[in-house]
Order: sequence, then structure tokens, then C-alpha cells
Amino acid sequence: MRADARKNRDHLLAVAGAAITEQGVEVSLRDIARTAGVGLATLLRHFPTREALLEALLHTSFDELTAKAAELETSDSPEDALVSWLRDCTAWTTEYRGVTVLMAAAIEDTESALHASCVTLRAAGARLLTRAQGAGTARTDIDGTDLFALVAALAWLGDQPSLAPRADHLFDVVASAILTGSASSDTEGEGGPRASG
Amino acid sequence: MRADARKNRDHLLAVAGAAITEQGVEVSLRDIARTAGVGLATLLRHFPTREALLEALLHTSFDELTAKAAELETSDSPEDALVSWLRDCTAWTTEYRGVTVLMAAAIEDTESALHASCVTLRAAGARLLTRAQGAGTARTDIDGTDLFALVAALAWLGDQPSLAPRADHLFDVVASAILTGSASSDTEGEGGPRASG
DNA sequence: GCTGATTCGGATCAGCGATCCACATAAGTG
DNA sequence: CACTTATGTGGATCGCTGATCCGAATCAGC
Repeated sequence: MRADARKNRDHLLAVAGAAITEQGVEVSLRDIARTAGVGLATLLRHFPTREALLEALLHTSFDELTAKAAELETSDSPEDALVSWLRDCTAWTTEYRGVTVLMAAAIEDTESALHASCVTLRAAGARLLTRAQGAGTARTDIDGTDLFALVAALAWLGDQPSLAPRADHLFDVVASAILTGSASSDTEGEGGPRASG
Repeated sequence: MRADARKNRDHLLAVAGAAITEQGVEVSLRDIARTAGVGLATLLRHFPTREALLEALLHTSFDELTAKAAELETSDSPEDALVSWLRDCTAWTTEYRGVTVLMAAAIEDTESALHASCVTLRAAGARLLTRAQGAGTARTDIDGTDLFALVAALAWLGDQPSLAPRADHLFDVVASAILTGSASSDTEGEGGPRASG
């Protein structure tokens, strides 16, 4: 890649990161280009789609989440590891308002630039889930795709201004549904791990 | 209202209903107007915003859901009533792909044409929830707003093509989290573990 | 300094909703 | 019926979105 192109690319990524933090992932590409002092066509040549731009911007974060999952796979408490990782995932999405919709679309669109990252993330979550299920502390009627969907739904909640204040609390609610409290299938007994408030 | 205006309005509603069923609530207003054989300006005068158009289209459905909730308030089993109504709500949203995002935005936007309907719906759900909580069959650390958010999140899942296949199953998962478990009803029958998928 | 491949970005296109206003028409009146 | 007026209409236009084209500018190697 030519030196000037590389410079433009890096600068665009920096500007895009700031713009997305401020306005969410649906920020106008034209605005990003304008702020970066280049033409829209230049941005679109470096990143042909919004997904491609996001992939370049987020792949570090994706790697970190995947690494975190791998690390947690050796944790003492499989269910704590699972919940902790899920919490990290939902917390991460709050930095990129609106990214959830794109990820949900990308997970099944092999053409999307975000596809591979999403699939990897789902697999990482699936491993943590399987381990918790093996330990008898997570319900066995869900799989990695269900987990991905639940996290996506919770992340989406955090994206909605009116619902975001409840997102953390509802994370706990959903988490309590994923964990079995060591009993399996039908109903968990009283005294479950739920806080009030 | 003048007779010709009334005719246009009714025709627009019919066309809009069909278009939304086909393409979701984000269908182009220009397309609706074109299909109805009127100008875009005419559609926008009758329904100044997309929300206004939806409100006119959906207010019957909203009324039905609210009435259903009122009816269920006298049911024998408060928790079955609650879950049944929540299921009706999520099922209903599948007919109007994408409506959830607008409802989430409308619930706190007093200017939105959908605001009143959403608030009424939330209140109806809150009453069913309170009754189940009074009966000791629903967890007491959630309120009507939490319930609205959970249903919205599940409805959003159903809107995402990649996640929709799991929506029904995840409804059961979330429902099990809302109920405290002294009588978990019908969520058992539809197949056992589905660990790999 | 010259040459050729690469990169750039203004211009343009199709689409969106929002708005304006000259025009058409329904409804009311003599 | 004819005439007036209030109402409704929709083509045209605006500002915005991302997508694309292609002449011009720029970089890299000789």
C-alpha cells in the first residue's frame, strides 16, 4: 500500500472511531470523510461498506473478547466465567451504539465483513456455555446461538435510550435464567441467586 | 373531512398495511404513496410521520392487546395469564417487522404518535405482573418497565432474520426467569436439550 | 526529471423524508 | 344551475444518505 494511502486509512480509522463513539455506528460516512479531510470516495475505497469499516475498527476488541473467553475457560467457576464473559460482551457493545443490529445481520451473512468475527465470538461463548453445562450450572436446553441471541437482545436494550437504564438489571434477570443453580430442567427452587433492586 | 380526502386516507391505510406486512415498518413512504396512486405529500399530510401512520394502522391491535390483558386479569392463574399475554404481545409484533424499535423510542417520547398506545400497553402488562407478584409466582424485583423492555427485546429478536428461529425458545427461557417457579406451566413440552445447532 | 501505476475527490446518481405552493376540486351559497 | 371559497392535491425541490465514475493529482521507481 502506498504511503499516502496508508496515512489516509489510519487517519480515517481514528476519525471513524471518534465519530462512532459520539454518534453510534450509523453515523454518516460522509461526515467521517469530511472530518478526516478526504472525499467520501476515498473512505469507501478503503472500506467498501460500513461493515468493513467497523471490522477494521473493532477487530481488536473482538480479539480481546475472544482471548478473555479462552482465559476464562480455565476458571474455577464455570458459571461465574460464563456470566462474567457475557457481561463483558454486553458492556463492550455499549461503546459502539447500534453495533448489535449489524452483528445480528452479520452472523448469518457470510459476505459481511463482520461475519467471521461474529462467528468466532459465538464459538467462544459456546465453549464457556458448554463448560458450565458440563458442570451442571447452566441449563442444557440452550446453545451458543441462543446465547448469542440473548446477549444481542440485551445489548440492543442498552442501545435504546428508553430501555437502557434497565439493561444492567435485566442482564441479571436473563443470567438467572441461563444458570440453573445446580438443578436441571424444570424449575429451580427458592433462594435463587437474584438480587432485588 | 372532505369525502375525497377520507377516501384517500382509507386507501392509504390499506396500502400501507399491505406494504408493511410485506416489507416491514421501514418501507418507503414514497412507495406506499405511489402504490396508492397519490403523491407523497398527500400521504404525509394525512400522516405527518411514520409513527402517525403506524398509530392509525395499529391502534386496533393495541386495543385488542389491552382488552386481552383486562380479560386475563380475572384469570385463575395469574402467572399463566401473564405469560400468555406476553406471548400474545411478542407474537403480535411479528406481524409488523421492525415495530419494536419505534415502540421503544415512543415509550419515552411524548411527542410520538405511538406514545400513548405504548404507555397503555405497558400499564396493562404491569397490572398482570403485579397480580402474579401478589400471587407469589413472579419475581418481585421487576416492574412494568422491565417487562416492557424484556418483551421488546424478545420481539426484536424475532425481527432479526438470523435470530428469529430461536425467538420462541428464548421467550420460554426469559419467561422462566420472570416466574419464580412454584408453578412453571407449559414451557416443558416442546422438546428436550438442543445443545448443538 | 520522467514515466506509469496508484490514489484521490468532485461530480453525479438513485433513493429517502420534508416542505412549498400553484392548481384542482368538493362543498356551500345565491 | 353558476359562482365562491375552503380544502385537498401532487409535482417540484431541498437536504440528506451511500454508491459510483473518471479526470486530475500524487507517489514511487528508474
